[in-house]
Amino acid sequence: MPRTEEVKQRLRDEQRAKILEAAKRVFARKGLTATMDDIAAEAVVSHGLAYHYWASKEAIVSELVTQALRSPAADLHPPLHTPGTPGERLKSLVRGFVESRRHPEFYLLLDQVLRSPDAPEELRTLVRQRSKQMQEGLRHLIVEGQATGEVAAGDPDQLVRAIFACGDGLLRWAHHDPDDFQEHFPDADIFLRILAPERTSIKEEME
Amino acid sequence: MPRTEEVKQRLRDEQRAKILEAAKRVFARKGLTATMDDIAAEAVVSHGLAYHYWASKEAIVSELVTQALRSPAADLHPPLHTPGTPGERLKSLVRGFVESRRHPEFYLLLDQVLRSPDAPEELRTLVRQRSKQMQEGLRHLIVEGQATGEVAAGDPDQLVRAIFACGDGLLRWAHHDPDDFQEHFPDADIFLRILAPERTSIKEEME
Amino acid sequence: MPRTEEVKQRLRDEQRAKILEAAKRVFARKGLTATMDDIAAEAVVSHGLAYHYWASKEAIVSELVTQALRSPAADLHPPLHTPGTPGERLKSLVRGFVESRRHPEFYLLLDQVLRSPDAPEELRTLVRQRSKQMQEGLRHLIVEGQATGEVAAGDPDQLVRAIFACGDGLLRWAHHDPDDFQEHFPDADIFLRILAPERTSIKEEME
Amino acid sequence: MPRTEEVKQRLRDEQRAKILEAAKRVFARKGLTATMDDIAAEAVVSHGLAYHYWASKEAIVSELVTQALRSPAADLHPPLHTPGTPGERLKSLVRGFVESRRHPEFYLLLDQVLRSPDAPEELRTLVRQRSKQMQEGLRHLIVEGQATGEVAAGDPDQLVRAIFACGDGLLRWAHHDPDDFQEHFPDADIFLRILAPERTSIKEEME
DNA sequence: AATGAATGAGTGTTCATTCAT
DNA sequence: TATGAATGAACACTCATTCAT
Repeated sequence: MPRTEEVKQRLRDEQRAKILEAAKRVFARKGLTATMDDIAAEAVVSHGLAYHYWASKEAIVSELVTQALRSPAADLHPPLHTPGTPGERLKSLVRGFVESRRHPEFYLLLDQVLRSPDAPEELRTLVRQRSKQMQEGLRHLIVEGQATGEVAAGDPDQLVRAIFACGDGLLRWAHHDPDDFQEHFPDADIFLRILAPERTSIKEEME
Repeated sequence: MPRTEEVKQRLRDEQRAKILEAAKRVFARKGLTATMDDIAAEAVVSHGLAYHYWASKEAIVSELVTQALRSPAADLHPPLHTPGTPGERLKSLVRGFVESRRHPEFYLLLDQVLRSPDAPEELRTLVRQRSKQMQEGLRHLIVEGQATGEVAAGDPDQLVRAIFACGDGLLRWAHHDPDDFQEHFPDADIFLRILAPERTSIKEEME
Repeated sequence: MPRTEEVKQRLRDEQRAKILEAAKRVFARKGLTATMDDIAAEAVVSHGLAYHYWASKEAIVSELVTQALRSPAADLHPPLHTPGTPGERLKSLVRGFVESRRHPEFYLLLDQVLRSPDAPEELRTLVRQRSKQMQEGLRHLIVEGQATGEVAAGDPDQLVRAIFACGDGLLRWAHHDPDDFQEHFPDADIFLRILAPERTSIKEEME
Repeated sequence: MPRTEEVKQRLRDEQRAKILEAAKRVFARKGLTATMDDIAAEAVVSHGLAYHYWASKEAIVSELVTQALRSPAADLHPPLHTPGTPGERLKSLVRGFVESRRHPEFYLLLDQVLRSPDAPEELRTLVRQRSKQMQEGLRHLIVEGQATGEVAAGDPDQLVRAIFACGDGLLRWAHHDPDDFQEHFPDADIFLRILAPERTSIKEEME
């Protein structure tokens, strides 16, 4: 009866996942100070069960952070190592970001970890590093884009920060007021204007 | 010599202000869950003293929110009722915002009140209303700007949200990593490109 | 074997009862200002456990008051709706009271709730009403007794108050100095003399 | 200018007395857990001033207890060493007691000290001793009265306790509900029936 | 003499965590 | 596996007490 084992394992995994998803939602909603009881209530289990799967609340956060850092939204490869001009790759990066507004929970979690001075330093470092990496990836793309003329001239560091800040704000607002943002979420194009080079007039072009 | 009374009153006011400022910083750093001991430690007083000046932690938050809503950064009059074209007024509004990055604490406080499901509903309503007002003011300006051609065409609601989100993200980042953002804070111009109409070429203009 | 559930429930009820009894004793001894730690120590549990069973200290007081008002000592039916002459019923009422000296805790609790200006108004009202009811019941009995000549003539309100005050004092003393009062607790007869009509002499009777 | 000193001293004494009276009222109303601020508010002074006159809250309680033990209501001499039959002296003792209902604060204070396990042991002992003395004085009177036939036969200890309990209850009720008890306070006669010997009929007397 | 700013121990309550079942 | 009873550290708030003015 090796099936039994498999079934058990599957049930086990499902429970873990259920609690983890509940934790993700609750943290997004209430911040890292959400209680174990909040999580258990959201998952409709007893808080004791969470301790069956994880050693502590911090361990749950840690696993969620790890998941978040592995999720496609936090993945640098596509935009960086995809064929196409820098401008095209920036476009698809921003579009991906705009799309991730449908599941902002991971983003909010990383944000909370980064900004809670009381979060475990190890996790904060992890998130900080990833954030830095993404900034650098974006910066690289921008510099390339400036070379091809697809991106506005100017301090690339400022452009990176502008893009990041804008994305940050959008995801947070999208989570906080989903109805409002469902309707009026800015198109990726609006967003991309931050990077848009000035449309040179024919006259200027000719000079 | 009624000076004595005056001096006492001044000392009193200074202490109040000292604690209030400490609370502002601590809330910005740790969120509304910062403890009274956090605040007291930041102000280098005992927590008991805070209760000499305020009835509760909530009263401190409340006073800070009231201050924040009165602060120039949250004031709609200048941008809305100033002479100049809509585009010029938008520019000065955004510049004011960019400038307020030097004191992002108030902004963060309002943000936290708005996003903490446990914050007193009365305060949340207050902040929500103000936020709505600002969005509407900005929307008005944008619609006007679209009429004069100073602002890009498109759904004004999306533009409002893009601007707000961007500002939100920038202030939060500026607070979280002041050194980084001191150096590379995006110019207002970058920011304003979100609203920028496409520079029409002479040729198009002529058509 | 659904026994397990039953056993658990029983243990749970026992713990609740244990803490409740401890609270009753401690309140009787120290007043309503007795601390949660006092209660927990008396019950030999942690204070946290009390919060597992009740939402607050007030909830414990409230449950105790409810119990007290349901207890036989606070029940008016027997004396009021029992067969017998008013004098006989008064006698049994007073005897019941004298008997309740063995468990004066409930009485003391009600007394404390009634006299603590800080006790929850809802409870105070409840106790006050019951107190009034008992006075009225007793008054009724006294008036009846005066009609039959079993009770001394005079203002029935004064008699009621005299009886109540006497009972109040006796229970409080019995609780405070149990040894002393075990030995010398006044017989119901002594008590009842307050109501006793003067034994008319034969001579007077003849007149 | 020795007048100045005198005036100062008088003012000083008045302040002391004012605070002390305030404390007496507040303790009677709220119990020994009344705060220094309660007292100061009742006396319309700052709490700091109380510390100018006494070293601690306990010192105030202590002085009040001392006063109470010196007050005529707590004085045994008149009833014990006055001319008259025991019955007459008992009557005047009870009448004095009934009269003291107009100022029950002292009585309540002594009661509270006696019953608060946290009150300073020294004070409790003092009050306990006095209470014992009064019981013994009363007992003596009762035994004498039994000898003269002015007091009912029976265990004198029970009679003492009945009288004390009754007085205790009456003073407490008189303080708690002054309006009610102003009107319906039992006459001393009712009270004294506890001690009343059965009116023997002439016939019995003759036997 | 008088005030009230300032402190810190103590109280009601919450919550992460452990553990027996 | 799953529950929830049980614990104790931490937090908001109170209050006796000290002390500078």
